[in-house]
Amino acid sequence: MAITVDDERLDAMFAALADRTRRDIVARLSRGDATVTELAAPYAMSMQAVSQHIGVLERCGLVSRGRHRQSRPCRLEPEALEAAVSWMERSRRLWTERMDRLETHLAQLQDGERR
Amino acid sequence: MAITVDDERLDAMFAALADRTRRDIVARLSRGDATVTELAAPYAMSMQAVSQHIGVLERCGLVSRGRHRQSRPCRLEPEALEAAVSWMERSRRLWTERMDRLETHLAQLQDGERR
DNA sequence: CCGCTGCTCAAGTTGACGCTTGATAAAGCG
DNA sequence: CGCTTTATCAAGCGTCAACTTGAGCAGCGG
Repeated sequence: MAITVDDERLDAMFAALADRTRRDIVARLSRGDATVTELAAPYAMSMQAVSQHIGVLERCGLVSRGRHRQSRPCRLEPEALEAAVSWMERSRRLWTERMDRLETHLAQLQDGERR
Repeated sequence: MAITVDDERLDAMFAALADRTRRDIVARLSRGDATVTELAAPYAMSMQAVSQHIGVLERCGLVSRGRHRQSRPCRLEPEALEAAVSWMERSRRLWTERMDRLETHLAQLQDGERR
């Protein structure tokens, strides 16, 4: 089933975004590509740790790493966010549709009473 | 700083949605309110576990629990999704804006060459 | 009042995660 | 060729999250 695959993708995506260091990395990459050392600079943690964070983002498809001389430039892949966004909007849509149906139903009931 | 508060909220939100059981619960609640026992029925785990999952969803503002007789009806609070959705769309917007600037820049360069 | 249902609380286990340090690789530079 | 830079791999450690079981509590029904 495609549903299960999607589930795994969403698991990885949301889990990746559940860490503020990784969200910060994504935010900074949305401003432009950067190397691991550049990305690691602001944080009070080792470059290895940052590299691991980037690995998580890469595994869920949010970031891709290239090669240029000794450095590995990181680039954001924003289409990957679609999966997560569309999941959320589906839930929201279903809920509002349900509320709309409920409203029209109540309106009909009131109509019936009035007659 | 408001940024930090938002960060905590996003931490909780994304972490909550990183579990497929919880996403499933959200999806089912988007179709209509339900009690804990009803929500727990489809899963091969104890009701306590499901109650804990609902607790996670409640703590990040996605779900609210009321009281009716012995049961605790759960309701989705879809506005809470806004925080997460808008974070994602901000990243995506920044990235596409950057790409647009890059394109126009390249176009200008080509213009210069052509003359 | 007693027992049942619906649910939460508390404690314990197990596995995963975030980060560390140390070792390794690969590409420039003296 | 050694030395530095840039980055990954690997092992270990502490913490947290997802379950479990067992107990406790509030409403309802005999």
